[in-house]
Amino acid sequence: MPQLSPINGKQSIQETEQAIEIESIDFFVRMMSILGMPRSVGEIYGLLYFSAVPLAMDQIVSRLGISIGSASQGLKTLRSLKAVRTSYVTGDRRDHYLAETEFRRLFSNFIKEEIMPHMESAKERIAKMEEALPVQDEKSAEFYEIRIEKLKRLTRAGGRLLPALAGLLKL
Amino acid sequence: MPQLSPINGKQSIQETEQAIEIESIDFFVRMMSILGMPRSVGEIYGLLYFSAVPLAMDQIVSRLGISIGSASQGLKTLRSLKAVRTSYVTGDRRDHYLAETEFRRLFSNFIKEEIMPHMESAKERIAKMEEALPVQDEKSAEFYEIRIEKLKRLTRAGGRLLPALAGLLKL
DNA sequence: TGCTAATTTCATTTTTTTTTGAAAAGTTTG
DNA sequence: CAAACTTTTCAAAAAAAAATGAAATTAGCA
Repeated sequence: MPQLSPINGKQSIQETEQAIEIESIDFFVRMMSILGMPRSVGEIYGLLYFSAVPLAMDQIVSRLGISIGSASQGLKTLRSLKAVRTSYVTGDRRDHYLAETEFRRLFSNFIKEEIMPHMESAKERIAKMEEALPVQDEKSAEFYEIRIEKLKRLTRAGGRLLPALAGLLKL
Repeated sequence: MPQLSPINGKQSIQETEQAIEIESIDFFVRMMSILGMPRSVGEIYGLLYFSAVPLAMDQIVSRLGISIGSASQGLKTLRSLKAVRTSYVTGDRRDHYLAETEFRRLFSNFIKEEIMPHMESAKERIAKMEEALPVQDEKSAEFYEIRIEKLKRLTRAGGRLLPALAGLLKL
């Protein structure tokens, strides 16, 4: 559970802002973890998603109670996914971060950066399997051929389908 | 790297069978790990994928050099994904396992079992966020509304798209 | 039914991943 | 250009995930 810095009295605007932040952080921590991203990455994105103003790294650090190192690494990851971008704040030399909220683009980026490289190397490894194919009696050769063919179809279909996916995501 | 039991002489049928097994295990270990599955699950599926005959658990254990416990848990996972099925071998009381090789069905199962539950709980959490929405000045209310709306669209689109995905996978 | 082999379960150990914290590197500005 | 601030890097610690191994359970057979 995320733990944000405490605030004074009763039902205040700050409190409800805090409440939605907590929900958002929780939400994105889970979402990101489905995609295999560490907790801190989800926390940072969750915080930024409902922030009306861009936040500097040390603000993120103190709101989330994570280390500077985690924040730096998490932001690096988010930048590489183009899930956050920096925005200038005049009179402040720190970088300020803003969540990118167009999920279609984020999704498309994720597929291109994180999934497609695996598809490529999969193709190479299937080629290696073919080289290693046992040459023996006809019937057993056929068995192996069929299995290999299925793998080839899978990677072919994946290679076409995955990049097209973002286009289907009518948000 | 998977390590299979060694076999005698030079370039033999057993050797090439072993070679393709190693490639297959390696391949599926990586594929499965993209899907967040533990190594052992990939190893087992990889071994079964190129096995012409159904294998009993202790055969899997000795070929892969993993523990009985791992094999049991891995097979449980694979069964729940319907990625393997048991087949009867007469005169042998052990369960024998066969890889399910229709990737379209496997994929569809994976989405239904592993992804959709998250989508459902995401919807619930978004509802909770709406309750927690800060009620304040118009402009800031609009900001929050827009962010919430984007999340709703995302889960709606995901809920429709993901189950339809397997259908698009023309293998 | 009782015996034995096969499988599952689960506390413990091992491995892997993530976070931390502090030092190094890089930036800005007076 | 140097002092102060910001960010990155990375070895070590902490946390999380997976594998092990042995006890418990289940199922097949005589």
